Amino acid sequence: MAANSQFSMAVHVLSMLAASRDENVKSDCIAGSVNTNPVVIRRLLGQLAQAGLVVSQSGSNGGTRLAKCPNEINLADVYSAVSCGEVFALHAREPNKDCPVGRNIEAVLCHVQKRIDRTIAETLSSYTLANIFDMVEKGAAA
Amino acid sequence: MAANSQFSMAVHVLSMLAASRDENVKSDCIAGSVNTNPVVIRRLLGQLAQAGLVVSQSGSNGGTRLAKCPNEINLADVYSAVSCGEVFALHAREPNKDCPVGRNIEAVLCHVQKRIDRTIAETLSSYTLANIFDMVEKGAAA
DNA sequence: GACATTGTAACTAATATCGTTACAGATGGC
DNA sequence: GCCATCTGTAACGATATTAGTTACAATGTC
Repeated sequence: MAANSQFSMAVHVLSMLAASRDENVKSDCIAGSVNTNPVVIRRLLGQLAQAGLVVSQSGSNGGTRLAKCPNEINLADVYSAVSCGEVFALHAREPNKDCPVGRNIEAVLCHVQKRIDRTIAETLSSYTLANIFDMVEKGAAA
Repeated sequence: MAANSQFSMAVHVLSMLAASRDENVKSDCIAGSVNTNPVVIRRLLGQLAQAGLVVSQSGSNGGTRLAKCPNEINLADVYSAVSCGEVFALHAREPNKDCPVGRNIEAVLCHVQKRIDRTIAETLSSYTLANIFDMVEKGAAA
């Protein structure tokens, strides 16, 4: 249970909210579709709310709905909202600074990492929630 | 100790091998620079050997060296050699197929995931080991 | 044959993610 | 005002992954 499925869950959740535009959806209902516990959903919704993608209401008739139109939300927003870790981690233990390679490798890797993060953000930002919801409705990806 | 630093280690290791071109390097020596245990290095070298990036020799005077020139190895090769997990995981538990969204979301996410994998591979393949070693020698990234 | 080195299995420790229970706080209907 | 319903969040446990470590067989050099 190590890999991070928060992004997948987030896209799933947002698609459901997109399906019930302007109507509060309860965490119980979402949990039923994602097949998990409502608390897991509420935790996730908290992150999405902080990022300004959704708004929640407590109380009776409470629930959550999108804070923007589906075409104003792109997957890069979602990705950064759930703060997935980096694609690869830098060294766990600091390399040996007495070695010419050990001394400089971290800076180089850091540079590569930033480059990749940018690439991913660019790719993800080409998908809006509206696009995704379209694909989901049509039933096929591709 | 959760994030995957194998890619970082692999690049570090390969840079060291590039520095000692055509000369066997011992896992002990590499471990000294990476600041970890020789066994961890040998495990990693095993993966790199399977991918045809390095060759190892046992016995006295054994060790490991590059199997190709540094400019014939790119970071996409390295990335796939150490088989880092995907950038994001698909759903841990299967979504509810009775929900229109749950039924189709996985295919859509799978599509997005493949797209990202391709993007990452493209970006990484623009760096050769020779490039990386150059940066390491110059001391600065940028 | 002695010795150095790799390859690999087995175990431990640390950590992250997810699921679950529990409960306080908010909100609306009556 | 009271109650049912919902969110927000804390606390805990189960599970999985990663890395570090020890141990030892297999391999190759001298």
